[in-house]
Amino acid sequence: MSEMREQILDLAEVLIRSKGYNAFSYKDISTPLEVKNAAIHYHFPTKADLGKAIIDRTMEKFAVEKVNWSVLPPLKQLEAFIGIYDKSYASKLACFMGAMGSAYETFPPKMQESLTAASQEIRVWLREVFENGRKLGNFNFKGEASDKADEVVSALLSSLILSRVTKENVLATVKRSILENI
Amino acid sequence: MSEMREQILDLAEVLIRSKGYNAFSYKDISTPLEVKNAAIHYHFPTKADLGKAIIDRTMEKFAVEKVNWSVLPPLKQLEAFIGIYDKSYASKLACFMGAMGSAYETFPPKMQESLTAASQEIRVWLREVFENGRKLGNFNFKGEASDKADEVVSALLSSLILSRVTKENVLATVKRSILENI
DNA sequence: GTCTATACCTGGATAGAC
DNA sequence: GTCTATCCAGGTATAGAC
Repeated sequence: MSEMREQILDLAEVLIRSKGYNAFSYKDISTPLEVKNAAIHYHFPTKADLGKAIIDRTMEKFAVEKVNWSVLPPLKQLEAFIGIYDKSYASKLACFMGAMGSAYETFPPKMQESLTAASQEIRVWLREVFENGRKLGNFNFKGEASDKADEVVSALLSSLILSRVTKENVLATVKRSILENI
Repeated sequence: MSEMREQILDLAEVLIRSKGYNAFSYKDISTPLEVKNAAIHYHFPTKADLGKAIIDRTMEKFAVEKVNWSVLPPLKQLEAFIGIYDKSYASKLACFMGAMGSAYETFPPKMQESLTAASQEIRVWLREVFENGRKLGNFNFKGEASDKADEVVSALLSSLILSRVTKENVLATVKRSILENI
């Protein structure tokens, strides 16, 4: 990975998670990096290449974190996962899946496939956290672990969007409700 | 309200809730209505005028529904609210707030103000439903009613986005988890 | 209220020089 | 690997005729 390539990805990720995939342009990346539009196209020929690279990089990072977290008890794993949203909130960004998912219908097939695979990976991991938490007697929620996992990841995802719209800290209220009712 | 104006709003709403605000154009509206681009500009001079009209119309409809639902017990009110998401799922659309909220940062001030006001109206209403539900002994969730209300509305909002991305019925799993843990 | 025509701009993308 | 130059498509918006 070249330095430039990483810088482009860093900037693109911020742009996607603030304005959305369909509201940023190559110029938004090239100007701050003080290069020309064409230089970005050298690294990522099409916008879809750039979008897919963002998805793939995010999942590579998540794979590493999963391993790091695997030694923790379920509640700590959940808290570590929630930490992703804390960081997003602090930097005033939407989460990766919220920003990407809401533009899903406008993506070319390759990006859609990558994002669908990513969403399933996250879902499966979180479902296992909830299954283990219940098995170990740490969690007392009712119903299926997979249902509860879907509810929690959904609530966290939107809480960042709603925090921006309402201008209040909806992430904080959602977190409280999740942890009170686990 | 002229017939044409309503047809434009109907189409624009579908477009926003499928592709997103920044991924549709006046042409996407004028072509199916078999008029020219300029005819849409007559009714809504700028795209922001159109966007704001969509927000305002949605809130007018919600105000009517609130009144209709006001005679129902809290659980039925919650179920009626969830019915909005059932309808969205059936028509393969994101919900209004999910589609609009994820593009919030790209909106001009007037649209942002309208959307912020809309989000607070929905939040306040749902908080009251949860407060009443607990007061009447119908709901047994832990923690603050306002926290639980935020969690539920957040979970519902994203469940539609995640349903598209995962290609599974995440709305169904989220609904089960909400109603099991109420 | 809708049309034609058009103006202006931005965005994505490529060719070929350095 | 980045540049200049350029192309084309599309999107927003307006003027003026009907």
